[in-house]
Amino acid sequence: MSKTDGQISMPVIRRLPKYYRCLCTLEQSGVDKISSRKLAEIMNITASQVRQDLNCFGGFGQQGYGYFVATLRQEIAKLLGIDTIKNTVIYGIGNLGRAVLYHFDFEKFGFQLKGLFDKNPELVGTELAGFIINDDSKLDKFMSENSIDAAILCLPTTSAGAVVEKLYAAGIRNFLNFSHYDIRTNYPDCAVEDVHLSESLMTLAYLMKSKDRNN
Amino acid sequence: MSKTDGQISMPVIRRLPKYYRCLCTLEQSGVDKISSRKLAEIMNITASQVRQDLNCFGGFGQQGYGYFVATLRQEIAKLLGIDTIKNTVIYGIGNLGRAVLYHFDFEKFGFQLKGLFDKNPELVGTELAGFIINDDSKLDKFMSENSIDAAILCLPTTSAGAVVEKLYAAGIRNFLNFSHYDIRTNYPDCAVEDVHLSESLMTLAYLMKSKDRNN
DNA sequence: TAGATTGTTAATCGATTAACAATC
DNA sequence: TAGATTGTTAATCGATTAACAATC
Repeated sequence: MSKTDGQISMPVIRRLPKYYRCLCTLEQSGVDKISSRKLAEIMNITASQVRQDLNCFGGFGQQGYGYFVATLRQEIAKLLGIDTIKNTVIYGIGNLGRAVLYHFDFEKFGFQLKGLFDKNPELVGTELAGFIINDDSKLDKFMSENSIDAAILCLPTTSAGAVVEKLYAAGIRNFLNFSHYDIRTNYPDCAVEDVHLSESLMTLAYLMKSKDRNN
Repeated sequence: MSKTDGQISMPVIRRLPKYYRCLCTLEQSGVDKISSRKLAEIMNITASQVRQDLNCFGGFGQQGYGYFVATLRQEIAKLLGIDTIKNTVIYGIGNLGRAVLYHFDFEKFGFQLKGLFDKNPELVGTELAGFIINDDSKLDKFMSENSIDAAILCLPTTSAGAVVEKLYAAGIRNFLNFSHYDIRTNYPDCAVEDVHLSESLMTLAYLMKSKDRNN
């Protein structure tokens, strides 16, 4: 389906979720076709960029007409891979892990939560959101029995290294990483998406400062 | 102090927190000087980029020697504005708000938490982490009395619009935004840092898929 | 002084935007 | 057919990298 299976650039990849979200909203509002011009306007980007981005993957539009919202939304879902099921565990059930557990729309993006892990003995064995919290002793057995695809790491940086080592040994190669532990450098064959909340705080601090200076 | 007060590009701004974090680690390990070459190696970027980035703001290095770790760390802290106090509230005390409350190192980056807000009557009046949860009726008075600088929005997108309107009216111009409500478009004079966790999930899905395809 | 490494200018690379022929 | 809008190529813009003179 895709024009080039050649590498898609990160800027393009990072815009795909934005297209997806926008198209979901449009579809829900009952819009059934849209031009690159209008889509671009909504998303605050250029129409050229919309067409350029979409054509990395194939011609989804109708010349002289535009794009079918529902079709395009589905195509992008396929491109993103959010239409297939990815069995997932959360490792680290502190406040962050709990927020992730309750706040994330896992299923909406194909992530199926299969289990919770923590090494705090006070948590292990207790139930949360229908899951019994496991400890490391269950790791290997659990991962293979449930064919786990991805782990969400809600850990402090200090303990992340040891945990990743175990998860990697148990076959996990895909991580959503909230810690500052650098998975990619140590395990180059993993898919890693980092979420660095502290960097967001620092960036906000910078933006506040520079805005104030300009006024 | 800065060479040009001209606009610093977003890529550079987003690297500043990474430099800061790296320098903190180095300082804690007792390293007192570092060359652009070594710093670049640790951060997986080029030495050229390190020097180019730092020189957006001024000459922090010693020719023929390198950079003093402690000094550079402090300079970047100043650039980021994390060395000054920013009075902050959290609006939305669900799971996400709680995770933010307990998980974030606010003080480390100069954000001083001053209060919690929510409109759920069951939460309002209860105490959390030493703060009584307020409702909107206290908003105006609270914001001016405590000279609040920034709000962290831990809300669903549907309720974010109305809340931002109230916060804006109460004088708030700086937001860390976990919702998909587009603050910037509606209030262009605000400093906004968006954290879109659902986009991280989708990006991970894409990376998993494209990795698998290449193997 | 010689060696090292910065600050800075120039060259390259990649991403965004503009333009337009193809076509519905 | 005429009008609209895509797909795609070419032009522009900006960011990264390389090179080197300045200097500690």
